[in-house]
Amino acid sequence: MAKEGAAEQPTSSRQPPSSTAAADGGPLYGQAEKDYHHLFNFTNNKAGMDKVDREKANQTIYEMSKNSSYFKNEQRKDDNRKEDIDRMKAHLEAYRNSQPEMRLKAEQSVRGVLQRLEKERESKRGSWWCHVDMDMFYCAVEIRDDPSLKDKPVAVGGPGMICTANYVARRYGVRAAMPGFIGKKLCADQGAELVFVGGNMQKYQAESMTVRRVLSEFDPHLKMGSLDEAFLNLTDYLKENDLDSHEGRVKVATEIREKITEATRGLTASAGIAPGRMMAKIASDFNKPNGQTIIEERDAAGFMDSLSVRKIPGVGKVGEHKLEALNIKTCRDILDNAVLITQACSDKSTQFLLRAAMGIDGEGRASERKSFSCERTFRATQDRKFLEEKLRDIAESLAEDLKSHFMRSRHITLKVKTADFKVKQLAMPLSRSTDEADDIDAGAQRAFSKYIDTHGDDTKAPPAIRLLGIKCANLTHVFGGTGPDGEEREAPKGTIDYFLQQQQKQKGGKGKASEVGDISIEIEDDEQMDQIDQMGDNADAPAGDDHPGNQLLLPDIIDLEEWEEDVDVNHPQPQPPSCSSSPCQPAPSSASLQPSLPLPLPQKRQLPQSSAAAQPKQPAPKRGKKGGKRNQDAATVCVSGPMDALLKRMADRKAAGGGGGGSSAAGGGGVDGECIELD
DNA sequence: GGGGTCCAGAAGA
DNA sequence: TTCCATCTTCTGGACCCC
Ligand SMILES: Cc1cn([C@H]2C[C@H](O)[C@@H](COP(=O)(O)OP(=O)(O)OP(=O)(O)O)O2)c(=O)[nH]c1=O
Ligand SMILES: [Mg+2]
Repeated sequence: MAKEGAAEQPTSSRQPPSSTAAADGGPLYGQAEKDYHHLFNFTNNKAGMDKVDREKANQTIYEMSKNSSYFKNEQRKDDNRKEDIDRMKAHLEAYRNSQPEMRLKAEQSVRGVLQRLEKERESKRGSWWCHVDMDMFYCAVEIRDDPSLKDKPVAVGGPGMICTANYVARRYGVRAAMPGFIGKKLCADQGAELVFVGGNMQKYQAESMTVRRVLSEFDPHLKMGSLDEAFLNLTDYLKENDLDSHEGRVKVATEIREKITEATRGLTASAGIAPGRMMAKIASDFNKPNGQTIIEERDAAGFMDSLSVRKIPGVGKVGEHKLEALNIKTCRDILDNAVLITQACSDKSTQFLLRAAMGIDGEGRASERKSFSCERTFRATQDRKFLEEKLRDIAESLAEDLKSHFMRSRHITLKVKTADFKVKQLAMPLSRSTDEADDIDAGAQRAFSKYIDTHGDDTKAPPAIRLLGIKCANLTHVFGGTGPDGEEREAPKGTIDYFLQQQQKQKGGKGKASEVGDISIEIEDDEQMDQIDQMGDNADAPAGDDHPGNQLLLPDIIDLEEWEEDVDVNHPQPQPPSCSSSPCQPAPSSASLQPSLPLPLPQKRQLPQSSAAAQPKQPAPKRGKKGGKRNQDAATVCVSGPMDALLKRMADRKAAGGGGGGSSAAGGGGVDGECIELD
């Protein structure tokens, strides 16, 4: 056990400085927890669970789960994780037995890192953040609109899945992401009847806008983290209004919450104010529901110290257990065992954990949306026809979604979940950007064929499938129209986007699209101009493009014809030539209901249906970026946010080279398959 | 040693 | 009787082609 002299702790009152009642918040792990409980996602103590008889609820959940395919799959995954942890432990043991000089060096290095972080924290003093989070959001809206539900246990969702539940239901152990039939049983066992309410995203979106409007008064640049939460930088507001004191902060938090409740006709919110985004977020959860917590600078370190690592946004169920295997349970433990972490985790994970444990914020999230996806669950089936039709439906829905956001995609990914709950993804780059259902469908079908080919053969039938999904990435904005919020789309000067947009305005041609994202290359010489000029012209063969062997060749577009066909009342096209003055109104997407605040990419979400719908005949952790930042989607990885590196790293340190790992079909674009030219 | 893509998996609302 | 969502982002490692 490496006991490191972490950065000296500023004398800390270990007491969380809340302004209302204090929750016990202790992890209460250990004791006789059966060793399957950790498989459930809802055993942690979140808001509203304090009084639940956890043992009993777990027992019920287990009884209802143990024989399901779902549970078996969870066990399989858990077994894999256990192996990873074993390997990690073995590796750490090796470190402990390594040369003393080596360990000394590691320890010194860590001391340096911690000191640097301490300095960074000092340098960031004086800025104040507030995190606001609506209480049981979807449910609160439903209950407000039907007061008869008020004292009953209510869940938004259905027998298949619960999105969220009110606090009455939570007392029985009902939680978000819990299947409805289990929630029902949990209540029934205690003589209560859980009421399901099917959600209504439009309503939640509208309420979200209302909340946003209220909050923008305190920080016009606020960032919405989702429909029901927001981050505000209160530094200026506090200074300007002479409220830069503890009392001032209490007052502001109170005012914010009151105004929200008033504007939403009764919805309540919880708020946290702290000298950092992450701490503010943790604080807002501290006195939920309808409560608030203020963390003063002098209390920050002490507050973090006592926190369970699980409270760090980005450390989830798996991360918690990995750390637990290192005997690290609290943020203080992270700092005290920084050397262990350094040894076991990737640089990125280490950095993330150390910073988080000290209450230092990481980088924010990417602001541009990177993908659109749609997926559907149904009764597992092998019926190819049915599956293909399903895929078609999904493609259509996605195309509509893209169009309404004036986006096009050049890369799609098919997602397949089999009856045993195993998930598989297949990438399919396209030869050009598209927002047409036919194109998306073609790509998805192609990928699906590949899936069938590789997962079933002459001897063996392909497995039954319970979910199909498509993700559209590598997005491109179509300029020249208006966005869903009614704003005209205009690219920033000096970017390719801007260049293309101007060009389009001049030519009056069909709206070209350019890469979305942070690509902003200065246009300086003719050569570049030429290159750019070609970018939009997908006329040329994609030969030089991505992976010639695994790319779907889409039929080329003939501008004029397409233009005429596309002009359709229901789907006003964004790219009318020279429509720079924005004559076209956006499709009446659910997004444009409220005023003009540029809303943060409201996602069109399908709420869980009553269990298996159709029949055969559906994690801020601010990671730092290392050298090369990743562009577009590129999907993700590794088990567990920051943490898993631990295991992974150990894993192959040992079993180096081997084809081990998960992917049976190796990575790199090499997948073969002839391109099909559609027409 | 770069770049790049592909994929599994974690996380959070 | 059965019965476990949907959408989004991010990380890391495997593989590829230089
Ligand atoms: C956690 C979670 C939330 N949601 C939706 C429903 C929630 O109302 C909404 C906000 O999520 P949360 O803020 O996590 O939960 P909540 O607002 O319902 O309850 P509270 O904050 O009081 O603990 O996001 C899901 O659809 N699936 C999920 O797994
Ligand atoms: Mg909430």
